[in-house]
Amino acid sequence: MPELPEVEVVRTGLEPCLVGRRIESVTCHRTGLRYPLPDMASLHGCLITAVRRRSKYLLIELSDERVLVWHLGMTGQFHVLHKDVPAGKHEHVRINLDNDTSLRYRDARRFGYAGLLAAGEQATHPWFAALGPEPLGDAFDGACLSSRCRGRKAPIKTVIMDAHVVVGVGNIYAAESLFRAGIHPARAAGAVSAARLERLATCIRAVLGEAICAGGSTISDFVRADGRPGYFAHAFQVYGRTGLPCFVCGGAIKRIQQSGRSSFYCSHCQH
DNA sequence: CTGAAGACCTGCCTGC
DNA sequence: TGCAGGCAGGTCTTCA
Repeated sequence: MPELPEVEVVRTGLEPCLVGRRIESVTCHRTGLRYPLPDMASLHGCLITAVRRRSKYLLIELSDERVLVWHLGMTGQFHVLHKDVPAGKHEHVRINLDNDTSLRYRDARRFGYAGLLAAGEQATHPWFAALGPEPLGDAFDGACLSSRCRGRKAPIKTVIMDAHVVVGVGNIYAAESLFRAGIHPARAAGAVSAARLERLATCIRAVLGEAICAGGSTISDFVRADGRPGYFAHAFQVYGRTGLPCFVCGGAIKRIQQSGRSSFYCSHCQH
């Protein structure tokens, strides 16, 4: 289910387990996930030098300057386990390291995907070239959001979920951010005032930051690299709370469909 | 061009 | 108990 906070939590969990380790072998239990897997055998002998993140992509950097890029899709999980632990259900890839552990990739729905990029290729690769700013970085603020909402008739919720506008805001955190900012999810993005977009940008940053601190949100199957769950789901104000009372005004939380996805909001608190 | 909807794949929950 | 139907995190592609 990962949105940006979940991917960041996975990254911080993997970093100490992977950096400085050498890859001894790779086992793939299938040839592709959403797309065909890259040449995983070529990872043999590589040293892992860093584990970074851009948007919802995990970037595993290698000593030969290549980068193993991995997107978790909706149900992808990484675990670092002892090499003798047998493959679990839906384990598709296993990367054996030089300390008797192995990195396992599990993904029930197989919406995840991976790529192996050469040095310098990342900036121009289609997965990265058109991405908007990181929501927690310096480049994202109210002015940035305003400029990208100007003239747009699409609902504000679909605009903040558009990775060309800002990366990492998925269905859950879009709903939570809009609630906190008091903005109705169906309002046309171009019709939201600059002052309210400023507030929304602040709320997006706050919600994502708090979610990372809480270890992400565990909806159904998100777990961290060490198998522990995240705790941010306990802090949801609107997501998944259809019919339950709003914590602010007591009114019933509503659910609508937008672009085929569920949106949750309080009609009294959000306009 | 913009925005909406469909496709990808599996598991889980609900209701009959 | 069994089964059909609806629903789910993300992104890319297609269609109007």
